[in-house]
Amino acid sequence: MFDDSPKKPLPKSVVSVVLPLALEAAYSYTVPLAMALEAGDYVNVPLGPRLVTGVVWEIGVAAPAGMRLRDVREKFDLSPMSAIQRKFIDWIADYYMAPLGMVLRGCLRAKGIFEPPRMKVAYRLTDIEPQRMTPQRQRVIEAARDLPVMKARELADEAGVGVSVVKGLAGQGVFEAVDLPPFAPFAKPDPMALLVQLSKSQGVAAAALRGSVTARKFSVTLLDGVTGSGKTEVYFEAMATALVAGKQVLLLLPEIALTTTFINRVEERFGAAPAEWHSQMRPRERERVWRAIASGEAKIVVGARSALFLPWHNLGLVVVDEEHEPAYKQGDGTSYHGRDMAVVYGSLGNFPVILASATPSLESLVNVDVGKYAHVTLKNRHGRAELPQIELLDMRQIPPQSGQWLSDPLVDAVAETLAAGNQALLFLNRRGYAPLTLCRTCGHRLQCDECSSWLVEHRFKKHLMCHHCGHTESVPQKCPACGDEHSLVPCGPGIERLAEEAEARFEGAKIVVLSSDISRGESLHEKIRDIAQSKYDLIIGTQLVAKGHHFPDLTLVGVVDADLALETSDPRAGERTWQLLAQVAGRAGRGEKPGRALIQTYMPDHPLLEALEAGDREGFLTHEKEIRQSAGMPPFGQLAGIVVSGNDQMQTESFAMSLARRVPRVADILVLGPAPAPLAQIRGRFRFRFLVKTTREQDIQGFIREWLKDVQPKGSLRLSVDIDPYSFL
DNA sequence: AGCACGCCGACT
DNA sequence: GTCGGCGTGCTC
Repeated sequence: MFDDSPKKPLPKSVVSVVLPLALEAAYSYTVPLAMALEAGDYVNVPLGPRLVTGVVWEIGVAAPAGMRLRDVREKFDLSPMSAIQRKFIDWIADYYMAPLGMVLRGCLRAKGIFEPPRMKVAYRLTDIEPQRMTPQRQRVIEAARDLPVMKARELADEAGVGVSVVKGLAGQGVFEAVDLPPFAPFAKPDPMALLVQLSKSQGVAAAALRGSVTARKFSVTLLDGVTGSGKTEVYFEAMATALVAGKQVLLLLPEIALTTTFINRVEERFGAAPAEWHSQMRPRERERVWRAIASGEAKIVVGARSALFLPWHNLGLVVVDEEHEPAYKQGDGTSYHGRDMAVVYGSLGNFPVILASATPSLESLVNVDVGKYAHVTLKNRHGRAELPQIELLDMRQIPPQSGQWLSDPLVDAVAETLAAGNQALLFLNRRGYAPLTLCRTCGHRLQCDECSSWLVEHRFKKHLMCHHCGHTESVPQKCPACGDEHSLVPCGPGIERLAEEAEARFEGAKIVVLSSDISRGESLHEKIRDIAQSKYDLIIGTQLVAKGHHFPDLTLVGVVDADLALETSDPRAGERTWQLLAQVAGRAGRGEKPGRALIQTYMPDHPLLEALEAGDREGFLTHEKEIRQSAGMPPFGQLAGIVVSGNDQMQTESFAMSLARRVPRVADILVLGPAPAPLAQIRGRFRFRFLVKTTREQDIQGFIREWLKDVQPKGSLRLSVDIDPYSFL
């Protein structure tokens, strides 16, 4: 052996760096001698031909054998990612079996955070006189005397001149440039800004929640209050307590459609607009919020589940509103459950978590039963409001005419309600005009080419749409199968078709249709505000209307088809139906006037519907818990879904079969499948699914890792694992 | 995620 | 004969 280098190089220290890419593990890099790094530092490192920004995960690691390591290139002047956040990311990657890098990626979703913030330049008047005075210059100088420091553009507009006048004066030294912070600061919330008169039961609940905050340690409290009981005011008190203690607070919501409403409520209560966080924000605003959270300037965030991944440094309370909502689990990237991850974060960060709902999830109620979660209840509606009276309408006795969906008693009730000057709501959880279009001549059904699902006609938008891949096409004039003209007929109701029926039946009524695809963002918020101000008489909507809105003049809710959600094979279908119906019924009678809910069903003897009519929540829950427990379903057992997909059906199926042959035999762990996934084809890819079912005690991830450890999907084949699946798709 | 490398269709 | 389609694989 010989050493051909002039002198022996000093051994450099090695760090592991996680990159926001689909990589399972951290990569190792050497640290230049002049660079000091600690875990959590944001760094640029070379990766192949380019530089990538990542996070130092561990320092002083052993260099991997037989590999030439490259140097860390640059360290960013940002406060390092907290140890809690790194533990949180590790936890999620491990639990959900997701690449560490992809979880980190969710934490860096703000463009521009790694560039130095661009200061905005503003101009301030000095003592220097301009060499020559002009009328324009005079106006600018006079305007500047009365105004605070402003940007050139604003100053010029104010004086009614061009920007060049301001710039010219600045060149002569009449104005001096000053740096303004690049982002508008977040106003500090005042815990005492609005003192709310709480009812006696609200006061008791608020005291319990405040206690969980002052304890300054991890706890989970389920705030379980009937619809309209004023839960929001109660958890606002806990938020106020956390703010007094100097902590940051996160309010999680399941839907971005709700954020605007809650931002307004938070602003009213705390006298300052909170930060907002969700996927549809503009890049500039994302950067502003990310930086303000990292610096600790922003104290309250109202946002979607991805707000858990903001660079919190002093998070002291997370409130998960509508904690039962399955939307908390819908996965764009990694499929994680926002509510469950809030609880994990609370335990890692040792702070309290509040889960709020009028219809808590069975998971949370069982955690109350076993003593893991505290339980705070609000049994009565706020003020004089009473819970709505619920009645089932037996559609077998009173079938509507063909092509119509509203029974006579429901029509009469709506008519009476409108005549009395009150509002009514018709709920149908189906977007579009009709869920299926069928050829009368040959029986052909219009189906998505890429997915195994029907094309849904959207008459307002004049097209057919696949609700799984978003594909749209125009409505054909003739049947694509037999070529017959005018033979295509819509089958079944969607809310657009229901609106058509309502327009014919309730002449002159002001009708509004609410669904996620008709109205996005602002226009939806405006519609909801207009409903609250009684600018509409009749509201027709999908599940969107079931969520947290307060419509004081709404006294009647009609559920057009209660049986829809019960017909799926999802083990949570019963729970989901209960929650949806209880929530939508709960929109009625929230003001001074009493409300009622009429529920159309062909199964009035179904135990769930009977319990709903009787207001027997405990009875339903006991029944539902028994079903789940005897079937070993969550929360009494664990599930994981494993989907194999590929472009070629045969190849995908034989890959799935090869996986089936290597399932390890472990007591108490059952692997079902492979079966064609409930949606056997999505976007042209064929899908087969396994379901892993086991007890709470088993290590389901360990089992799956062992099973799939040597499996390398080739070609277009993909393997995806979904821990605690919700939608069984 | 990028970016290079690779193997099959319509062109100067 | 090539240009380029994107499918596949690698990056400390």
